[in-house]
Amino acid sequence: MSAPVTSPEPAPIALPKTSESAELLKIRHSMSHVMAMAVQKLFPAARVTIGPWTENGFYYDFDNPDPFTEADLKAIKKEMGKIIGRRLPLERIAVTREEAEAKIRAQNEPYKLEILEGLQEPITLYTLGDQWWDLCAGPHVANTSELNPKAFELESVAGAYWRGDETKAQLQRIYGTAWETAEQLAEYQRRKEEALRRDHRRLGKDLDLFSIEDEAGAGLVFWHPRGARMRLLIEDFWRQTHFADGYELLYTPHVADISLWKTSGHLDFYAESMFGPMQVDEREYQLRPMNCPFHVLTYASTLRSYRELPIRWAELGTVYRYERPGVMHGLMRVRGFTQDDAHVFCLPEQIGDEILRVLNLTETILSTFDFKTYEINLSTRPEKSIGDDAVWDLATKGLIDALDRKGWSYKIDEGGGAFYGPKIDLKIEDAIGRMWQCSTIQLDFNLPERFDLNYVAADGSRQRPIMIHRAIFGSLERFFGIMTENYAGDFPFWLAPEQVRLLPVTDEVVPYAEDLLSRLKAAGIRASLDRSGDRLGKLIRTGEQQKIPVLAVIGAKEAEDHAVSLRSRRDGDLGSVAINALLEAGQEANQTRAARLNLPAA
RNA sequence: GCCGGUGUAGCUCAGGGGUAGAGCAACUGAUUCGUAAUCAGUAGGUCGUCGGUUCAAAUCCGAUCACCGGCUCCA
Repeated sequence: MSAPVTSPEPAPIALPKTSESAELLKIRHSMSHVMAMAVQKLFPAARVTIGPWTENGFYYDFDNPDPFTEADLKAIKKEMGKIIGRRLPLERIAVTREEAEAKIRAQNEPYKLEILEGLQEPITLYTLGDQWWDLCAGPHVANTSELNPKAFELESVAGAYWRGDETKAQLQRIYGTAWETAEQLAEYQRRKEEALRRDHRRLGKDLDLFSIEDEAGAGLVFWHPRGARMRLLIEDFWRQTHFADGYELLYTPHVADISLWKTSGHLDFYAESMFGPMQVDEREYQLRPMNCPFHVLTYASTLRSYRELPIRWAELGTVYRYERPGVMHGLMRVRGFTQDDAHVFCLPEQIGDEILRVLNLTETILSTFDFKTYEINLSTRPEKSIGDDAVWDLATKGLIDALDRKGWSYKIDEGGGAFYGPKIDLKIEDAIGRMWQCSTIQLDFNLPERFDLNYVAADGSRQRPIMIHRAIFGSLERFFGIMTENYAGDFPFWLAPEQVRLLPVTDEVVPYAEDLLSRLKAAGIRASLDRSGDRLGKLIRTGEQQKIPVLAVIGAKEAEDHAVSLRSRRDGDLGSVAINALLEAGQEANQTRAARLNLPAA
């Protein structure tokens, strides 16, 4: 065995976020001023509004009679380069409200005037040379010579509303990115390309996992055989862990009489997210946007005793929600999706234990997909809410108690809960550092009340149960998209739709390969045989492009030895492996949900 | 829904009022080959959809649908 020849690892280029670097914050903030100055030079009619930094750059919103084009961006960038080259000083000046107002009026900047009205003294502005200034709290670099003209780029132009309010003026937002060095900029652009390479819409098409069909409508997902096989594996795993954790599973209808949604209250506050009702016979039916009322009805179908509690019911419940045109996005935002929904009905004193169970189950499930870093938010009682103080107090303490026992740190979003109960949200971090919210645990004091749920307590009285909603994946579609991007389509062995592909070197060995194929399938290993007749190099290339975890080369030698020559996508050449060893390793990997084959040492 | 952009073969894209183009993929044949592309041939499209202008529309105009980047919203 020879040691691989490696060139020395290049030092990784760190890309600090604005919130992590005071220097970058100043650079980006100043860059937005330079851009605004450039825009107003080239487009004198443009009115300025706000121009903050973002985590990787900056933007500035303008009110301009015409939208900016790509060509405009080029011209603006060029003008910015000139401004930077003039080494203009940026100076902070404290002014009185009256002075500021006079200056703004002189320049006819209505948005700035509106901003000024909301400001407390002291009011500051920043100059940029003697030609341009902006109402701004800073901080900024002292001189444009501190900005690197080779380390910024204007990225895109987009519509945005004044103050984020869609009833207000439509503005033109120009996004840019800025760094200390050209190398950082290049690295940032490389990472953007990496995100593009991982895009689940791209991978879903390339790997033939799913599609969204124009004819059927936006936001409706077609799972192709490969994607469906993966979804089934995910669902099987999910069911297994739920049964093991004391859940029972339900199946409930996708439509129901609209009165159900009147009782639940959804018609009052959720109607605009619902598909319209449909008339059937003499009744109106509603496609469901949520599963909860169905579980509630199931609970209410008979008289419950305190001895039955906690009741844990889960369902892979498909729901339909009306999303406005233009908001759909691959699998991440769709109109029909399946929630891994569960509801726990319990006694007040069981809250802490039940939440802890959910946290443990969440960790078990998410870590199986290699999501091991979480960010947790606890949201407490908002001002407008129902239920009495004692219940809220008990419930919130239950959530905190469970998080503490789990040993997870969390942030508290004071008053961020729903009107009907406090909640825990969990975000997962993917392989390229993006955070995604999937899991949520939500206490609900509202639905039990509305549906008059109760149980018979030890003393014979009727009591109201506590209801916990929870989802771990959130939506299977969305989770599938996130997971696909996390793995960049390079799925672990247990989850890959096609695990092993047999590559015959010549036609002579095809019968042997056929026999091996049926043995692999009988062992529950998802295998195929490439019958294209292409040369080995081409077969390997195709297999690698389709991201098949294990390629098994079969030539005369292998047929003779009852072996295969394995090539692992993750580990490279694994050499010759006996068929029995492959069968065993494949079965074991499937049982243990392993990322790779564990082969006996040769 | 709003702002901007884009819809041409399965995929990536070129063309731009007058007979629809390439590469890859597919299919067929030859080759029987050892770790990321063998060679040759064949087939494939009412140019997203509907309407208008024109002798003539894939091309110009309008509407509509979908997608892309954002805004708003959100699992």
